[in-house]
Amino acid sequence: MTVVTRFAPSPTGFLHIGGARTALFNWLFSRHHGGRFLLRIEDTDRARSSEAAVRAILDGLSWLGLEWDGEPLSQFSRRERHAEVAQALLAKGHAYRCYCTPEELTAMRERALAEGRTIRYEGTWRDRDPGDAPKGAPYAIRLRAPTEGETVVDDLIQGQVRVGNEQLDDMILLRADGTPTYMLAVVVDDHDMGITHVIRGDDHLTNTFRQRQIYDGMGWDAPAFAHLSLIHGPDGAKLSKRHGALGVDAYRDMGYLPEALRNYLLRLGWSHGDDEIIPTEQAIAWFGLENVGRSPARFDFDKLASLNGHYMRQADDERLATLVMDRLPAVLGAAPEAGAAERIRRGMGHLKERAKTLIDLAEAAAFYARPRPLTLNDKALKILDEAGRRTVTEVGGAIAAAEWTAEALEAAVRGFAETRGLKLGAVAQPIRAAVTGSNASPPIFDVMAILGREETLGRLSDVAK
RNA sequence: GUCCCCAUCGUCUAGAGGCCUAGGACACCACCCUUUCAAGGUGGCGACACGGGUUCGAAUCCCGUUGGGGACGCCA
Repeated sequence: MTVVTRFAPSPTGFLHIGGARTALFNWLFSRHHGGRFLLRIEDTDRARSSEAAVRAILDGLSWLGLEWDGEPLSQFSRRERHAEVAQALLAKGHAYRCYCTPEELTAMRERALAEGRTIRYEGTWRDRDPGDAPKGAPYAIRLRAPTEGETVVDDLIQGQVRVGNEQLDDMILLRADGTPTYMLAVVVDDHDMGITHVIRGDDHLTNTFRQRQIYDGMGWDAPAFAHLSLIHGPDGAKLSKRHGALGVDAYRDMGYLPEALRNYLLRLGWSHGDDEIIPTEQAIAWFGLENVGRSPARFDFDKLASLNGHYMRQADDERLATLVMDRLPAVLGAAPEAGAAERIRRGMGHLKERAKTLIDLAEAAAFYARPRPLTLNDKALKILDEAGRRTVTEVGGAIAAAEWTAEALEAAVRGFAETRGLKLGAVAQPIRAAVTGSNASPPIFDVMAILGREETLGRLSDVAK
């Protein structure tokens, strides 16, 4: 049997991090089994769905590298099929017409609440003669759920979960306006799409019991279910939009690489012994539902950053240079100097060693793109005191005629320091401050080599005494 | 309120009854390396929520308590 999974977001906003993990696990599972990974947009709620949100979700998935098979399916486009199934259920006697008005239902809920009873549909029309209904009155179709016994779900992650049927009321399948509810639509679509494994958030676990009853009513085999525990915020609270849940685009903007986010998300709830660095190819080879944990996890930016640092060090210099150039105008507040792209490309090997995000990287690279004279930060200013400036002046003269390579420059500066009885650091730091405007930078001789003779000497003379 | 799920260092986790004096990673601290900052290396700090069982033996199994989360819509 070919494995078919799906990711089924509702287009009411961006692709948030929890959804991204759900999508990742579905994708990984299908790829591991050589199966298919489908996309379905749950847009039956027309009022809350938007094209822009669909776009944002698709973009988010693409950026994350989770390519889906085939075209995304619009759930709304299948509304007639959903209605057809509701009618079939009606014909089989597994559903019935309910003429209650929304007002009556609200009243019913409030009464239950006031009396401290469980909020459930009381089954007003379950066994009532439809002939009692006012002529031409609108009606919804409800599932005639079993009232005795229990409904059992064998969840691949949560294990066997069961609930007494008396807990479940008769849910609406088809609204009075003829549109399907989510409960009906998911079941019909998952069935028709041939989904073999439904991997989704834990918040759907209790829904599964009711969906199970629809499968049973239609005599369909239900897919296997696997419910992922939710991701919480750093404070342990639910990661909701109100609590600052972010779309994957926000993570991109914060300078994280998609492969780092994939690795991070993978380890949130899934493990393979003590392994931490798990590139995607390896993840596909290893992934399985047996190793998914059951407890909820909190989101930890520090760990993401650490992983991101790792993947940046592995990343191709050319690619990183391009990403940095994209961000540079914002960092500089101006267009980069001519030649900046080339310098940054050449300096990337050392730059990427010392950054955790692309934001760090762009900031660290900025000195390659700034115009003279450089603005010095506080630490650089402190290094370039009276003595520091004198050192810079003298060393400028000492290296002016040197061969312009990192090795030759280092030899020249070391020689200079030795003749003055200075430690290398006492010379290198003032140079660094003058050349980069900062107290911290990639190895200074490499920086000088990349900057070139003219620019380097110019920057030195800008602060010279 | 009712039902469902969860519970190992601050965080992510390993752990399938003896291999556990509970391992790894992130973060933090110290040291080493070093032209700075990183990276890297070494070491340190740090957890089985609580209470009962079961068992020769429990982080692992059972029950309860507590705590956290989720679901109870003509939303998805």
